[in-house]
Amino acid sequence: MHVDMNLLTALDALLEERSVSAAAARLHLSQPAMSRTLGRIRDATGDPILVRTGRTMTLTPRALALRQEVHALVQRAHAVFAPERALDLEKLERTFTVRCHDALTTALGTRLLFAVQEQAPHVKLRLLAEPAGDTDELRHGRVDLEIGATEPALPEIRGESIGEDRLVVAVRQGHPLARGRLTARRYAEALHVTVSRRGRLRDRIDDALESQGLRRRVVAAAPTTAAAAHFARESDLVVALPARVCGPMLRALHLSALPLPLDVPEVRIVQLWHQRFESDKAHAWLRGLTREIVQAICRGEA
DNA sequence: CTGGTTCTACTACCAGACTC
DNA sequence: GAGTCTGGTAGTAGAACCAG
Repeated sequence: MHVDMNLLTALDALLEERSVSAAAARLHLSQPAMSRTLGRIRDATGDPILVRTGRTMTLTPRALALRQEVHALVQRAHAVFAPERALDLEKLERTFTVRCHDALTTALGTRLLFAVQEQAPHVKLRLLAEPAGDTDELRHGRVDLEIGATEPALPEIRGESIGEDRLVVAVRQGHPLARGRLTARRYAEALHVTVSRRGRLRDRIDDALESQGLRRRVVAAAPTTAAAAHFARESDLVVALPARVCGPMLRALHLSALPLPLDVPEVRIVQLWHQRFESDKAHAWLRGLTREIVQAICRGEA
């Protein structure tokens, strides 16, 4: 039996995109050409693979079962045709799009830029802010690396925990909370700002307070840690921020960092990338740099 | 509810490349 | 040169969305 490897590549794109049009765009084909290829895949497998459900397409059980295996086969085939070459950072010309939580952009941005410039002078970084809603930009290749607190949500997204940070209470200098021991009750009585790009007025601190029978008054949600920190500097508002990551910003704004009088788990810092970059040496080099820098920040070496 | 618009997939038909 | 395969354009159909 003749096996067309191009069908395997097309099947991989179709299974991942769950859309004939998107798979066509990925493989630089026209949509009808991909539709015909899907037809050939259907003939070859004897399964519809993608079935129409309204405006979108849904994978059949057979397609779901094949997904991982097909992807692994395509990756291995690409590895065969892409001969092993050493990564030459001196000559590497590439632009990486990195999406970061705003506090992380501030904390690691300068060190990352210097490290990249020193090791790979022709590499450029495009640093993006986190969007308000969930997007598939890693999947669609519009973002190469994402660093934040979000765990991978899709099977094709790889994730790596690169650090942990504890929350502290940021207040202006001379704030009443800074005098005497900060108890959970005194903390709860203050006026609070949360940091949420989605505008959430509630976070895990509220859960921790409620477990002690306490409630706090959140007056606003700030879109970024920088905005929240400015609110705290210019008022009696208090905001909980990751200590190490926000350390330089807190110092620059002359904010005091008080220990959070609650039992709240540390904030995990995670980097995410699409599995197609798994064996990309340049991407792995960038991941290594961000990992080193974030780990140094979390050890307090910043 | 209805008709127009938009999105998505499919089919028909044609052209170019390749094989025998 | 005929046959086959693949991909292109043009057009069609089904479903969802939206304004009135």
